[in-house]
Amino acid sequence: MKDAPLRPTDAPNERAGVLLPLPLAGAYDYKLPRGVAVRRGLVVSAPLGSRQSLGVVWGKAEGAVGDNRLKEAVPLDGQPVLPAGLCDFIDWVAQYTLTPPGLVLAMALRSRQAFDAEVPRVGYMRGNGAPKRVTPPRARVLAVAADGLARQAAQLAEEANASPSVVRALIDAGALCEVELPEFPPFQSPDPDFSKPTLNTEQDLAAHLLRGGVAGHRFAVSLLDGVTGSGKTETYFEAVAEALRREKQTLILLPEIALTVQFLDRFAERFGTRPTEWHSDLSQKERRRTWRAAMNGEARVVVGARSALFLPFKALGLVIVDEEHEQAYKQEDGAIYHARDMAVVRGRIENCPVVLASATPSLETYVNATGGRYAHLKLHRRHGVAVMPDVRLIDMREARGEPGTFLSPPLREALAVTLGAGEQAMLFLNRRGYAPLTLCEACGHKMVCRQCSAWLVEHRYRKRLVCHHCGYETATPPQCPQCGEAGTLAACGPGVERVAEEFKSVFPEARLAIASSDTMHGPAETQAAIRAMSKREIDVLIGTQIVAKGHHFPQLTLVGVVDADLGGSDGDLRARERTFQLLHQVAGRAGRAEKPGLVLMQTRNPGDAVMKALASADRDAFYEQERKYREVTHAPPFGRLAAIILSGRDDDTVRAAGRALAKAAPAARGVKVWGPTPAFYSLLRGQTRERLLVQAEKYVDVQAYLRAWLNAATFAKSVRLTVDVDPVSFF
DNA sequence: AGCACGCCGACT
DNA sequence: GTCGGCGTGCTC
Repeated sequence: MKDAPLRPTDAPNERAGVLLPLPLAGAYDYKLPRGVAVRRGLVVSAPLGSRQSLGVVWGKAEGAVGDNRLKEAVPLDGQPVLPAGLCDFIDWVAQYTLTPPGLVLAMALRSRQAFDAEVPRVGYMRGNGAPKRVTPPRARVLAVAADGLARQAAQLAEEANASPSVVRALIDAGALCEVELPEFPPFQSPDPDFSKPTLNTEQDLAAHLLRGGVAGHRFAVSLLDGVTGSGKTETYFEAVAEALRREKQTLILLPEIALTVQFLDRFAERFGTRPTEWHSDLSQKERRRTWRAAMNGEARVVVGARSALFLPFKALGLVIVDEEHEQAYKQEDGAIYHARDMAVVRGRIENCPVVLASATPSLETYVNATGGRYAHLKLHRRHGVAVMPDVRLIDMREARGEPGTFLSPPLREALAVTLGAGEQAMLFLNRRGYAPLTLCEACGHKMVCRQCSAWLVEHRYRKRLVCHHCGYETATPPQCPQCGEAGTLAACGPGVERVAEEFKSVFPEARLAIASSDTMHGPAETQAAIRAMSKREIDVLIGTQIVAKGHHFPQLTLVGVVDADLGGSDGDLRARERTFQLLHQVAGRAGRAEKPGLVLMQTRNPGDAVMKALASADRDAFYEQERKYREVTHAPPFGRLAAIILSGRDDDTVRAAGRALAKAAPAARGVKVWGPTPAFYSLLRGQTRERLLVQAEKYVDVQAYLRAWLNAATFAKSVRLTVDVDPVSFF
């Protein structure tokens, strides 16, 4: 016997805790309509103040609010429900990063109108009617429409170089008629067997293990550890193929910069169609479509930047984090999280394998892989005949040229030889602009940003001083603003522009391009420079880190690193690791084809472990040394860190808040609190910043400690507090 | 995040 | 005298 369907009056209103996509401490209580049961993930429209907000039923009501104040939250049409895995993931991220759960939910609901009804796209084509008068603009519109194709009104106006009102008038006159434009074509399903690659034995073994992991559908993490050019992508594509065969979805995370057409095309060559993309510059429509396709399973493989982690996958079966060591995975504003670490968490929650790929893994991942927590899949062999380049150090304490020059005699000599042989060279310096510091030789005044405490970087081509932190810029003044002397401002240190100038003075006949984010306006120009280099239209490429990765230049045989020590001495825990990774990557540009490559690194510390490891091509020597160092200092991953940043407009208030917070820090075993100290850039965008650092032993529950502490502490509410668990940057 | 309420400057 | 600037606070 079956119960009669509930009549509305039979059921009581259930009370639910509803999470709103706002930075609130927790869920708000609402009543649900009669007959609607509390179901975690149910998407509702909830009245909030004077408006309606999207919300998600998170659990039972907390009961802190009286019945009389309870409003009713109504499920959206079709009663959409967020996948359980996503809800659990949101909770996990919120608790780990000490971010309000609503803020994390907001990241998952990035496509604000994800649930709005599809607005049909209407277009117009030539109709039967005729306008009373045919003015010249009207004639142009009709001429465009003469081909019988349907276009949107705005597009029609644009193509005919007429105003939208002209189009409007023609529609009213019946000269154009409305038709419904087809929706987006459905997402193509990638074909796992479209074009199978030939793998070498190493790749084949790794692919076999990864496929097995996908087939087993169990959480496990693998490090796919292969030198540049060893075919990591092809190898993990085999795991993607397996997920496709098993009707599971795959998420491939890439650093934003690596999300290129080349990658999508490479995917298409293997699978017959491009994957579904997710990144910051999708249109609203594309966002909504992709978000829904993730939720209904139509999007089989999503390739995206870190925010793709928060998509509502219906049946996630594989997560891949390519270039897992990239710092770009760390989200630094809003909710602060590390996408690589959270990818591992998502995999655990979804109970699916996670693959981390890199040629220079993060130390954390290296330790996990060599310690047996992660499977360690190594690819040693470079494609074809290419061998690793010969890396040599130039000791700048001995080999310096004249003052004010930055290319040492040995580097100049090598450049001359390379260019003489008709081969290409690259000069690398991770510093934009002409000079990082402008100093008055008369009074010692340094040109600094008024909003930040950073030096203003001279950009000589544009005749401007620029703050690389807040974007402030000003014309380079003719005299010192401090002492008023004219002609005393001197450029100190090199930027790429200055190196290019010096290079030109030595090799006036060489063809040269500068590649930095200032000289390249967008990816198109960068591509153009890269193409010019590939086609040998230029002899030397001088660039910042945008030239460091991913490009194959067969004729490039010499790489000069202008300042290998850059960024090595700022007290940052990860500075050595980053320097190593970057320089290793730069070195990998040389000698990618038959011709062997030479890499010359100018350094003042040739005895440093980073330099020695690079010169001896012994990568693991560096990692082992770094592991020991971290181990004895109880630094991550052998200990835990969390940073607290206080910021505000008034520096006295911020400093007072810092002292109050430090005083309120509870004593606990295995926990040390450092600070407050002014943050590295103590002034950023006009805000004073103070930092405290929590250093804890591995066994400490840092989140619990922080929660207890921050709940107890009181300070001025005009001061903003940000917690950065597992900080990677120390600015 | 919105949207209110609330106290100080230039204008119909 | 008001209109309006955005600082602070609240939303079940």
